[in-house]
Amino acid sequence: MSPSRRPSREKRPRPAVPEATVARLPLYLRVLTGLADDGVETVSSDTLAAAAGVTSAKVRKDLSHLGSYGTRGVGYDVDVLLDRISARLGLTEDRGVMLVGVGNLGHALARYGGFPARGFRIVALVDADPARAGELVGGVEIRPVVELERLIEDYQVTIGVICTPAAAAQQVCDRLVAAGVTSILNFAPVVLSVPDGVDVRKVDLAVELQILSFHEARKRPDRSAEPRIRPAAPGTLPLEGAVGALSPDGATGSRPELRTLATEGRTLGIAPAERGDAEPAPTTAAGTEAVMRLATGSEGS
Amino acid sequence: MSPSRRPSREKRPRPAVPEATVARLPLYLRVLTGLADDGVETVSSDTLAAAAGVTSAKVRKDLSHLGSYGTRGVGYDVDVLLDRISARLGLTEDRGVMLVGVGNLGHALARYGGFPARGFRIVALVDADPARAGELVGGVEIRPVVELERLIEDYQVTIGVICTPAAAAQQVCDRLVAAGVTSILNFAPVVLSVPDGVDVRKVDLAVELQILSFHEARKRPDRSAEPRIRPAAPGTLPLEGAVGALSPDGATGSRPELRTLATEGRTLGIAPAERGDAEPAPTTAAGTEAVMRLATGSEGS
DNA sequence: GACTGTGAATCTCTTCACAGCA
DNA sequence: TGCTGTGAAGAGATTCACAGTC
Repeated sequence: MSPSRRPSREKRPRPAVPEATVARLPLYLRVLTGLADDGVETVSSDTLAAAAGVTSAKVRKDLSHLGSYGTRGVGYDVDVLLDRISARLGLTEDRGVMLVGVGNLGHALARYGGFPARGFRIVALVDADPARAGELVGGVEIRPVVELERLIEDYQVTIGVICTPAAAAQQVCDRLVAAGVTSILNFAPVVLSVPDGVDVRKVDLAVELQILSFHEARKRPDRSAEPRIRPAAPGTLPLEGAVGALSPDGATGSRPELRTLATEGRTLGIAPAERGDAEPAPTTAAGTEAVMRLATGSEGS
Repeated sequence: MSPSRRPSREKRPRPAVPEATVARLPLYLRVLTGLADDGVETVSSDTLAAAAGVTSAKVRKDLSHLGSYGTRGVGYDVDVLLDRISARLGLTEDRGVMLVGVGNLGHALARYGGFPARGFRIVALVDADPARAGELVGGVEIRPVVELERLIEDYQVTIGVICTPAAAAQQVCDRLVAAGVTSILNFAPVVLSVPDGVDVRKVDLAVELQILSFHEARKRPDRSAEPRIRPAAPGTLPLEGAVGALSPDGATGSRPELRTLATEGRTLGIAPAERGDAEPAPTTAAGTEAVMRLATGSEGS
């Protein structure tokens, strides 16, 4: 078969919304929902742009991909846009989501109350630890992993969220896919391999922090090199080098004129979580070798 | 100094690593760490690419931005790359991170044991609910929000993670910035406005799901409209095209030939999660109202 | 006058393909 | 021969700027 990946087949029946636009639609949707709640009936691309933190040109171009739903000289009808965007995102029929791995993070996600309102419902929770079966989290009962296939079938799940330790992720992914899931949100620190037709999005908090760190490094060349001006410190800061008094000028960072709506870094990311209690140092801590060591969970299936 | 932001102004002192590359460096870092652990000493761009789920051309171009650390005909020295990438990401000096809003998500993040290994340490936890002060999470004590400024000063925090409800996010952000934080990871569903020089990255799980939903919608036009053809077949996949049931062997799902390494949706990711005990419920659960409400933190001041 | 929709210019990222070196 | 490093081509995404419509 044609090995083409995402862009589906080999034809392009629809105008095809650019990926970059797709990534912003949820943002507009959120803003529009807020506006609708406030009773606002129309918005201009400028207003919407400001609220979403993007440029108005982007908003207009993005929306034009959905069709011409605006009125020149006036703006866009909030309800119409909400409708069109929701439709395009496929949120009209709420999709069932299965979450695998109810650890720290999985637990937090399962309890996140914002999903239903955003069009999703976690209909099934699965965990490898049989002892947890029966436990209720966010109103949904945790089921043993053996029931994974049956649950997907029963609830017609098409989206799976993997919150398992890295070691179990690929295996879980395989089962999800084999059972019919075609979209996966992966929180495990591994690159999942999936057959064509299956979409995977990855979220990694540590990566987000590292990207921020990169920019930090540019802003403050190297604090550890400078002499630390730290007198006696209260807390138990286990910090080693660090410290380089930054200009405490800071002042009140509330000056609209001075700020720019934070341009979305790139996309998402979200969270990780690790075992239960005091997480001991990573196993092979021995090595004095620097920086990394993926503290991927433990546990297999 | 010139307040130029990211794309710098009119000068370009450094070769400047492209943003897209910066976003992938953490990914390479993770793979390399794994290789180093396995005792591997050199990698070719092909191998690294496969493990990271990107193309080899990308790997080469990305790495070339860090300098020429490879050897033609041989490959790259794993340790050298680890060193160079860590340095470029500013991970050599571990940065203190403050997390604000210890609700569901914040709790999960605070307990995530993978950060230290990735170069970060949560040195301070702050929550608006004074009743929680003193509580230990992941080995760090929760402090009342009034101490935010002092803690940032004491621990020389430069990166802040916001896990508060949407309503409190901007306020918290302002305080973080005023106190000297220059990088923020925002989990609240709002667009934060910050002054120039401050970087913000946003993470929104619902958005990730919505993006997946968009692709789902393309794959399966509209289930609710069609009559469900659900017989009762076990391994039946309701998929239209694609996905030839992979061996449900579940074994070590590793069949490169049949799969494609999941192309990163956009950013990267990581994040495992493991068990943990029951978490306290977020305080303000009340509102049934619409769309947002980051169920994370517990109330904003 | 206000604001959308969109071609064209620009910029960024990716992919190609190959010269050059071990 | 094997693999890096990179110029050049190609693909996307963003920005510009303005014609078109209410």
